[in-house]
Amino acid sequence: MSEAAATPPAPLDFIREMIAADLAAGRNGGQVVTRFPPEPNGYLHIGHAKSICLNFGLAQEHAPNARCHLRFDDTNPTKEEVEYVDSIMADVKWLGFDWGTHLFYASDYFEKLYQFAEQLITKGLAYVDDQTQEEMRLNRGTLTTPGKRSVYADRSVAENLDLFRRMRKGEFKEGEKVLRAKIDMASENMHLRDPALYRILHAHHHRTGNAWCIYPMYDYAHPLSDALESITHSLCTLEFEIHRPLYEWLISNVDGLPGSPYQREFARLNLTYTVMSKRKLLRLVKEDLVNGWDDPRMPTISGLRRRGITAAAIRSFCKTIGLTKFNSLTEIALLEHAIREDLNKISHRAYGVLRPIKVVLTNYLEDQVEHFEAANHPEDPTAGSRQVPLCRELYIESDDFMEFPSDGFHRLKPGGEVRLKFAFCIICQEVIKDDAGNIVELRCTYDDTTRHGKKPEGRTKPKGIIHWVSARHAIDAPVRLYDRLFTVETPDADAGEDGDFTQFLNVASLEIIPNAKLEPSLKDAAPGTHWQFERVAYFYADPIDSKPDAPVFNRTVTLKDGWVKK
RNA sequence: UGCCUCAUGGUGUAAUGGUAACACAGCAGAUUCUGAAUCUGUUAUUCAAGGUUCGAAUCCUUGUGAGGCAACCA
Repeated sequence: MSEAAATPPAPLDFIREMIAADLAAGRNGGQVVTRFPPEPNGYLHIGHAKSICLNFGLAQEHAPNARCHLRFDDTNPTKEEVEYVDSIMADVKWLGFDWGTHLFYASDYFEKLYQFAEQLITKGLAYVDDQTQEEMRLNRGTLTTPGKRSVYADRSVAENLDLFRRMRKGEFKEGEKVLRAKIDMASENMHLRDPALYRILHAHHHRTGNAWCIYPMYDYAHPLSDALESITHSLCTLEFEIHRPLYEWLISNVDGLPGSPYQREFARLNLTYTVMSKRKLLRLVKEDLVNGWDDPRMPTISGLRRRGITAAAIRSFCKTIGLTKFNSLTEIALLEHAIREDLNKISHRAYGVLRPIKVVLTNYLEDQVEHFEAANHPEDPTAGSRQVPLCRELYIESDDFMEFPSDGFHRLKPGGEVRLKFAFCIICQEVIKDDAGNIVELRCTYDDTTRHGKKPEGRTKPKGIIHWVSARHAIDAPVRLYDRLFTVETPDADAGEDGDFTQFLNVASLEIIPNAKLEPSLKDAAPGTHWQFERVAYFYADPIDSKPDAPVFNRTVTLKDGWVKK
């Protein structure tokens, strides 16, 4: 029996169900065409990853009769920059998706969009309005009262055409005139109260330069761009739900469109202990509250990547969270699970001691050095092994020793015994302190009969197994310990309307250990490689700050810690 | 104050009128040269009230709660 027959098909989310129904009904000639349409005004974050996995995922699932376009929604030149275009393309690729030849820009359609606007004017469905922004706002009415149509709404087609052409020519100042759709000033949907289609912006555009001084609004450009690309399913987040009637109005009132897409909305991703809006992320960067867009604490794709989170983990996470219209708040633990699951498979193990205590093996020869074989991966023999040196003086993790152990602590304690993993067992004979009472050294004896996992003769085998690093051979390396950026689950909500979310910034979100003691093999850790420091956490050799023979490590995520102090 | 959308364990989702299930988190145990991983077990769920029906998480009504909407932003 084939595997496909044995496993029940994964349940479809409401979007995939809709698409399946379209396909079953023979719509769109059996094609599925989606698009990921970011505005290049910031860096992509994990919320975008959800949309990317959906749109590009759909294209993969329905291959070969499907594709996903990458389209830059660059209709507001005052906010957009090439830097963002470049980073977005890099991030989508890194996530493992490929738009092939289907790279587009809304700005590529400016001429066509302009012609469609003239068409709407000719049909009497659009007019040039001279009202000020303030007048327009006043005449729009409120949520409970209808609006009043502009006194300019009755201009003739010829006059509108003339005015619109002169808008394009640059005869007017910004704000002087605007092109509006003529729909319904009394609509319960504010977006249908004669929405603006074009505004005057004497601004330089990152792609069209100074060719244009009128720019289409999102609500106008988006549906028509979708149609021009023969998009079949235009998927966006819930806040655009209210825009849908306008989307449909444009699609049905403009003639000569090659496609007739429809829009559906899903809930955006919210994650605990972070913020997701571009505006807030921009603020963190601009005010130097983090170290740039790719700060490993940021929820940006570039930040996650630099933290050491893999594309596979992000894709798996996006699969787990599903797709609904429910405005949810996902626990960061779900992401961490996906990260650990992937990193556990791919990371080689090594020893790193973050907060060292010196251990002296009093019965070990002063000059002696020996090497112990250590497996690179406990569940993957093909990962091979390495030789880890050991000498009389070692470092162990300060957490692994307790002078006055609490119940259930089975690491090293005075008079107690632990195993040095892959080496032998040691017993703590003496605790040396300085004048201030700080522990400076542990004097231990080792048991030569306990090599290679053998249990001590005539005794029960110690429960504690700890990692260690030879003092003489250890390398020093900077290690950055990252933690959640905020101290509360919902910094935006807790700050409230007028509050400042930055008050909840976690001051301990970054701790730098300048000189962690690492096993010597880690000296060769290539930038951009993933490691598990056994019993500590997953780390990533920073691809930017690491130098040859001088790696710098970022903590990606800690290991789960099943030991609860009693 | 009007309209639109949504509501299933602590969290995220499934069940498409017919036994409320899965993952994460939690807890307990087994196992372990990582207190990890793995394996086993386990706690805990249909917003409320009515109605339709042999039967409702699902359909209807009302209520409650949450989110969205009045840029020449996207």
